[in-house]
Amino acid sequence: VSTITINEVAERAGVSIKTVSRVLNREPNVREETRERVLMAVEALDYRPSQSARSLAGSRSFLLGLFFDNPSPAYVADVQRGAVSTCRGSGYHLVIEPVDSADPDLVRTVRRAAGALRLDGVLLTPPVVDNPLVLDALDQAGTPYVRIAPHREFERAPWVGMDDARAAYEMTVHLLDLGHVDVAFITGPAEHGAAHRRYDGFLAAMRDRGLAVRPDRVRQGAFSFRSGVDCAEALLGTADRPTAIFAANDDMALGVLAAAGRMGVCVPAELSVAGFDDTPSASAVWPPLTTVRQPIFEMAAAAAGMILSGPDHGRDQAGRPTHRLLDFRLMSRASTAPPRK
Amino acid sequence: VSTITINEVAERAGVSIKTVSRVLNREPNVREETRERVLMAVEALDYRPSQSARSLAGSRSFLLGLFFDNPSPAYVADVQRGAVSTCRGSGYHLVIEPVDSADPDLVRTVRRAAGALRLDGVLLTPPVVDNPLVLDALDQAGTPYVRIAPHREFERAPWVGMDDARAAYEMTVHLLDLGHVDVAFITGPAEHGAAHRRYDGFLAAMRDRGLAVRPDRVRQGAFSFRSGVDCAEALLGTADRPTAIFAANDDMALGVLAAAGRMGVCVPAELSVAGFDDTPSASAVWPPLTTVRQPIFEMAAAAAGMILSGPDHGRDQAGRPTHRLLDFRLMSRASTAPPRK
DNA sequence: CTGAAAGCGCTTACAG
DNA sequence: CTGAAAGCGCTTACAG
Repeated sequence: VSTITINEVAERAGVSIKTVSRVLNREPNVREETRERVLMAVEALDYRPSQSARSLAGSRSFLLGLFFDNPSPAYVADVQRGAVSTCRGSGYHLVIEPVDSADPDLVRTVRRAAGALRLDGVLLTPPVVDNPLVLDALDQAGTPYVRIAPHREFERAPWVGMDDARAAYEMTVHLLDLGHVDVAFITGPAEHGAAHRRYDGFLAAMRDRGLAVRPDRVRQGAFSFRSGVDCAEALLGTADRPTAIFAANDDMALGVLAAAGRMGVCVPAELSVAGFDDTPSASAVWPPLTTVRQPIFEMAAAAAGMILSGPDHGRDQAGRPTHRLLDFRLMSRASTAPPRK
Repeated sequence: VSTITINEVAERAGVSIKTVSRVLNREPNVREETRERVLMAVEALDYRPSQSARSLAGSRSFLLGLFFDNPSPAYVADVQRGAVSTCRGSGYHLVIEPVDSADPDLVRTVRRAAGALRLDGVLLTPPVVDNPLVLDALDQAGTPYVRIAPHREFERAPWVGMDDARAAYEMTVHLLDLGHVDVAFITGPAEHGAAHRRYDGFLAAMRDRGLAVRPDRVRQGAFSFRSGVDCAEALLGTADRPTAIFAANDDMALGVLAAAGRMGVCVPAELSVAGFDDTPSASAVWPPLTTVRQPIFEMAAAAAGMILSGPDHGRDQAGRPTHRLLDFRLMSRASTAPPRK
């Protein structure tokens, strides 16, 4: 069963291969009747053009690359589904490149993929989205890229993101509306821009409601389950404890839940707990966690769309990168409730 | 910055492009001194061969496809990392194709990827690994594939898996060794072969220890958190309740944990709970879940290796598919303990 | 609206 | 051990 080429199709349709090419690429200036004849031949022969031939001749690979080193599989899965959903519409495919930010060969991996594969574009997710070495390598290779939820150098390239500060603000308001006054906050690692913005949102909401934030109510976490446990133990270890804890991500909030369980502090009757991210675990635990759902699928789909739509790859006519903010959603669940009187 | 081709490299090294090709493809019969000269030119020019040109001329794409519709992001992430780790060693890249088994266009998606991309091989994970339509499409396209943890038609194609029955057997023994006698089991959906094999392992261990399995101690679950909750409520709703529950996957075990928490049944003091899979949530909850870790990364790496190693793609000289069983690991954590006297 | 020619950057099959 | 030629299956640039 030798493979069908454009020549067979052209012959069967009684046209030149150039005309077949025109039809397949939806180029204008093909007589409708000719078009149909070609399409029938394509159908009859079950012809599928060779990507490598198209790539070589057209110097585009029909491949998008996704670089990621995000520790959350759920986050990555959503990004992938979002990116693929856009790719499918344009005959593109998604090549994944799991990387390790600590790997000294990171830049080489990026250059190999961008260079050898001739990727038509690259999607970047946190935290690798902020790695300057990677951005440099991509810039140097001339590979267009769109950043998903970047935290630094916002003017450097096109990106899609969400408003972390606003989401944290609304989550805080949610707790205050329940009647909480003494709310503790567990921050994320200093190098994560998102951690800062979430903390800012928390502070702004407290201030707007005229509530003071006690310094001992703010704890420095590391975005890990373990650090959530540690911070919670410090916060809950005395009789004078907060009635609510807002952790800057779900993993830490799950740690708070675990620590509370072990210390016999009942959630939500004695303590409300809120997280951020809406990981699968967030709804798998008891009580299910009130948290913020990021529009991850949508961000990835939009990012892929920016690359695929038009020759400007997410830049305006002047070549300046464009940006898009997408909506988050507050997931109110059983881990938050009014404080016990 | 026009792109560097094999011609530039050949010229700089003072050889023909064929010799450059030989060196890059590690073909024999190149004088050592020539080889070094070529390598130096490659280095100096920062040359990276065009995949599409190699593909077109050599009729291999250097692309492996991964088809999946597994609902567990953690599982998928491990599969991806495993497959990529093997790919990297051979200059291959991984194209992902998230699919939907219920999608009527499923076969078209498969054919498009296998046909247009000319994938050199495909990796399949549960449950799509058992979809006969997909297997048919791949067979018809002539694309070699390796199945990861298949549950049906074992002789149809090469596969990599683990011994579910044996793992469930050992988990049951773990519970019995702790002193449990009255152990309940929550099975998975009937169409999942793994669910059957795990149940068989449980039964075998009970039988080997001379313990009877009460019919009302076996509940039909659906591999979902929700079904775990429901089964647990039925099992724990009366005074006469089991001292241990072994769920056929983690999601259901997490449901058991949640139900127990809500019903005031203390784990592990009053109830031991065991799962299967070692999802991230398993170690994120309190108490952390005793479970079975599947060698997912290793299975995927081995599966990719079967495709990439040699021209036989996981088949022996006679063309018969080969199989590999990898080792699992029992993760003993705090959700299991001796029963209260 | 359609086509003949050239060429994308490699590998294959052959020669020597 | 090395190379000249042909060709992989398309698209580009140009003609008409």
